[in-house]
Amino acid sequence: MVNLTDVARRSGFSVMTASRVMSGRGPVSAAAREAVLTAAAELGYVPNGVARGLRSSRTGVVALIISDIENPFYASMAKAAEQALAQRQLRLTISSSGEDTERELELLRAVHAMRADALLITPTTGNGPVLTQLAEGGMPIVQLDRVVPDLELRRVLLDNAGAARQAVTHLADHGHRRIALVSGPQSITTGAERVAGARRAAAERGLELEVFEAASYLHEGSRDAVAAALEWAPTGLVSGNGIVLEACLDVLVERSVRVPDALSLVGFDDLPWMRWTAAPITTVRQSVSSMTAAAVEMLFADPGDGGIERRFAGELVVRASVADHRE
Amino acid sequence: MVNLTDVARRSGFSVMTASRVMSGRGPVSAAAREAVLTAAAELGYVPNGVARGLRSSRTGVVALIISDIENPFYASMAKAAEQALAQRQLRLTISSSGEDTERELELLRAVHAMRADALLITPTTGNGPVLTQLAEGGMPIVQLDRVVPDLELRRVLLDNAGAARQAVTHLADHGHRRIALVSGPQSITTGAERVAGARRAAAERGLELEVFEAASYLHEGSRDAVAAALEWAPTGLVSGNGIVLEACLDVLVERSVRVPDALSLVGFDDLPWMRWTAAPITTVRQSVSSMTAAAVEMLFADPGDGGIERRFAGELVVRASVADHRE
DNA sequence: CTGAAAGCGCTTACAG
DNA sequence: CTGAAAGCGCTTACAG
Repeated sequence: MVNLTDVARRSGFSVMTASRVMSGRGPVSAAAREAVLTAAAELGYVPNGVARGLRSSRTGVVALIISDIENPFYASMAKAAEQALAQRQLRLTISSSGEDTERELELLRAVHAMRADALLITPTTGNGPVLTQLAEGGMPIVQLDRVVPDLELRRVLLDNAGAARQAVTHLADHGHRRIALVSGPQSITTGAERVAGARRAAAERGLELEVFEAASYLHEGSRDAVAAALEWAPTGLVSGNGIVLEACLDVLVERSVRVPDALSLVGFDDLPWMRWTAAPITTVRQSVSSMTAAAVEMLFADPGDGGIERRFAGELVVRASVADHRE
Repeated sequence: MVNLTDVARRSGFSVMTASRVMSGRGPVSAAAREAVLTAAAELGYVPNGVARGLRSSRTGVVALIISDIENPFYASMAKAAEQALAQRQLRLTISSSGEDTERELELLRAVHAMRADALLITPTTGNGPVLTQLAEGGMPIVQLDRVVPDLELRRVLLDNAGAARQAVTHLADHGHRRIALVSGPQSITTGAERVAGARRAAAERGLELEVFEAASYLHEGSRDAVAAALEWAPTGLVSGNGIVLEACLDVLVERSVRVPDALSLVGFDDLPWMRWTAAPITTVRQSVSSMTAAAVEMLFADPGDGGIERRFAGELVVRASVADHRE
C-alpha cells in the first residue's frame, strides 16, 4: 500500500512537506503543493487515518451511543448527528446499548479504546462513574434526550414537563376530565419529567390523572401498562413515548377500540405513519434534528460557554385522534 | 494517559508479555497473566485501539454504507449488522450516501482512509471502479440489497423478481386484471428486477400491467408516479418499495381513496405501522436480518466459497388491503 | 514462556 | 517555506 514516503519520493520533496500538503496545515509553496498533489494522484495515495490518529491523537470520529437504531426516534438522531458532523469533517460511529447498562459499559470501553474525539449519548442510569472518568480523561461528552441523575455533564433535552403539559391541556381543552398517562419507565429522566409535568397540569385543571408505568423501554414491557390503563376507562390517553404509542396502537387494534370515538389519544414524537392511521394521530413533536445539532455544537464549544443544559420545547401537532367532549 | 509501558513496568514484566496478556494472543504463564492483569486494573488501563490498528493493520471496524439511516429498511440492516459483528468482536461504522454517487465516493475514500477491515454497501451504480480498486487492495466487500451492474463483487440479495411475482399473483388470485406497479428507479437493480418479475407474472396470467417509475429513491420523487398510476385507474396497485408505499399512502389519504374498496394495495417491506392503517396492509416482507447476517458471514468467508451471490425469498404477508374481485 | 529491537505511517517540535 | 529527527503505542519477527 502506498504511503507518504512514496509520495514524497516521487514529488521530490521531503515527507514533511508532503505531510503538510496532504493535511492542509502549515505553509507550503505553490510548486511544492502541486508536485505533491500530482504525485499523490498518480500513486492513488489515500492518507492512513489510523497513523494520523495515533500521532495527532485526533481520530476524527465521534461516537454516538443510543438505545436502538431501529427506533425511529434514534434513527433520526443518528441522521442528524451524521449531517452535523459531516460539516465539520468528522465521521460518526453508532452503537446501541439496548437500554442495558452492562452492554453500555462495553460500548463505553470501546469508545475509549478507539480514542473517539467526542461522545454523544442517550445514557442509561448506571454508568455515571465511567462517564465521569472519560470526561476527566478529556473526552467531550454531551448527553442527549435524557441524563444520568446527579451527573455534572452537559446535556440537550426536551422540555419534557412542558411537552406532557401540552398533551394533557389539549385533552382538557376538549372536555376530557379522566385522563390516563402511559409513561415510560420513571427510572429514566424523560419518563419521570413527563409524569411530573402531566401531574402538575392535571392538578391545575382539577382533572383526574392516573399514571401507568411501562415495565421497560421495549415494546413488550409497554403492553401491560396499556391494558391496565384501558381498564381504568379513561376518556383520553396520553402515550409517554413512541414505543408506548406503538404498544397502544397494537392493543387498541386488537381490541377494536375506535379512536377517537371510544377513546381519545395523544402521542409522543411524530412519524409519517401517524397521518395514515384510521384517525390520524395528534401528537407532541420534538425537533430531533435541532436538538442533535445543538448537542454537536455543544460538544465543540468551550465547556464554560452556554451553561450545562439546553432545553427545547415540544410542539403539539393536532390531527384527529382527540374527540371533543365539551357540552 | 496510561499505556502498555506503564502496565508492564508495574507488573514487573516486559512490554511484550504485557501485550500478550492484554491481546490474549501468544503463550503466557499464569503468574505473568495475573501480574499484568492486576497492574492494568489498578492503573485503569484501556488498550489503544488506534496504535493496535496501525501496527497490526486490523482496526476491528467494519463499515456499512447505506442510502439513509432514517429509512426503516436500512435501519434494520444497521441493527442486524451491528449484532452480527458484535459476535465477532467487531464494531460497525455507518454512513449514508443519500443515493448520491459523489457523496458515496467521499464515503468510500473515508472507509479507505480509516482502514476499515471490511465493507458492506448498498451501492449506487456509479462507483464500480473505486469498489474494484478497494477490493483489489484487499478489502472484503459484500453488496447488500442491490448491486452495481457488471461488478464481480459478492452480494446478498432478495429474489426481487420472485417477490414482485408474489405481489402480482396475489392480486390476480383475487380477480384483479388491471394492475399498476409503481416502481423505484429502474437504474437501481432492485427496481429493474422487480419490474421484470411483475411483467413476467402478468404475461403468464394474461393481465394488464402498467409500470410507473418513480423519479428518484426519495419521497418526493415518488408522488408523481403514484398520481399517474391512479389516473390509469387500476383495481390493484403494487408499491415497489417502502418509500413508494409511503408516497402512496400520502396520496391516497389526501384524495380520500379508500383501501381496499376503491383500490387494492400490496406493499413492499413490512413495518409495524402497516397493521394500524385503516385497512392493514398486505405486503411482501424481506428478512433483512437474515440477509444482513448472511452478508456479514460472506464477508469473512473464503472468497472462493459459496459463490458470488446469495438470494433470499420474499414472503407475502396477507392482511386486509386487497379486495376480492372474483365473481 | 519471555524479551530486546524494529517499525506500522504519520505529525510534533525543533532548526534553519 | 523546508526538512531531519523523534516518537505516538502498540505488535511483528526474531532470539533465546
